[in-house]
Amino acid sequence: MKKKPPKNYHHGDLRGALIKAGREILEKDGAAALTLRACARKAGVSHAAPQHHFPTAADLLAEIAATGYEDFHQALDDGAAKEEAAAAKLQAMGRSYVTFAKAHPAVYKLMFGAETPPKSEHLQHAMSAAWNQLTSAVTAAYGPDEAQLRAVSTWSLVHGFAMLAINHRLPPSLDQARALETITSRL
Amino acid sequence: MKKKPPKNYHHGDLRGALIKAGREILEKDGAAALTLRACARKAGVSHAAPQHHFPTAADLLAEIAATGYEDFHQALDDGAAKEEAAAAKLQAMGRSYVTFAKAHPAVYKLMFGAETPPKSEHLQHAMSAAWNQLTSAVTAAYGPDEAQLRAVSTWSLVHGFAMLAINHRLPPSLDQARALETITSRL
DNA sequence: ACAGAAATATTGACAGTGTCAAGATGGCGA
DNA sequence: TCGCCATCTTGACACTGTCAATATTTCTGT
Repeated sequence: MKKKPPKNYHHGDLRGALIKAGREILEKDGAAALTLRACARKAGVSHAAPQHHFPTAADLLAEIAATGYEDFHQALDDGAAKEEAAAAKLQAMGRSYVTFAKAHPAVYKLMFGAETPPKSEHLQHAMSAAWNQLTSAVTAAYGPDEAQLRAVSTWSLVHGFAMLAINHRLPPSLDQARALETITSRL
Repeated sequence: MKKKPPKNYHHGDLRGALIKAGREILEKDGAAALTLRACARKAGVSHAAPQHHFPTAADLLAEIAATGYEDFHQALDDGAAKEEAAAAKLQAMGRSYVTFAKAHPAVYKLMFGAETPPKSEHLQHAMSAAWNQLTSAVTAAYGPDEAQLRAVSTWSLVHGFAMLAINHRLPPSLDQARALETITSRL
């Protein structure tokens, strides 16, 4: 009977509440509003309470990003499940990828930005899970030959398009839906 | 006696000095250190002086990003100039693109992030210039047919790889130089 | 069962930030 | 020459993240 996860203390589950609050703030008001004190307010605790659960603000961001990766992973799986053939699965994943990024731009940017500590265990795990997911799909579609290089190309193409789109770096005249079709057809 | 900084109450070119200072801070200490007050200190003026040249902090960031686009444009031109054939020029641009992003990650992220006001005239111009540069190279290499869609694919691929690389989202086991070759060969 | 230990939360402080409002300064045209 | 006015300074305000000290609740050993 050593220690168990802090579940029944003062707040109950402040750690989880802070992550959830942060996620909601991020979705609703964007990255600029995502603040330690704002999370604390939303969770109904004092401004320094998070300190005991997240040594620094970046640690909370990392945890929020990790939950983003989990949703992301699920979205890609759901997309792939709609298709039968392996190549079609990969393309469907590409579409789901961009759809997710456009639906949750702030979370997506946090996930793929570098303002998060690379030490986070949870984040590291979520990242490599997403990576394995892609590599598996690539291998299923095209065989194990140079799978890593192919996976990097695939990821780069889709990630680049998603980033350019959500950061408004694509020409306004571009038909993004058609561009997405062109891109996924190249996977 | 040297306590007499030549009473430049009026700086002369504070606007330009602030942009330059910001660029240097960005290159040397990263985005987190890029602060209005830090730029003012580096330019030797008081903390509120920038107010008259940049209504808000984001306006200064936009101007710094615009200078980044200018260097970027030049780097791509220099890369392309080393090759003769149009297709080889395009691939050389791709290599220069990634090289620039890796050499100036903070500036690059600022250029392609969305934390900058889309109203900036200078920034808008620099962005569309870069876009035209790419579209021209694509057209020269593959003809005007669907040039825009092809340009978007090209940009997405290279931008995605650059972003993943500088944000440490690529597997450590990956040979990035080889991956870059694979990617440019797909342009 | 109960006191002490450990975990959790609060309060208050500090340095740093962007922005605003008022005043000081000095270049430049009438 | 004189006065305008863009420019710069000073000072303030409401924020932010982080730290230290204190208070409060839960856990644990006996």
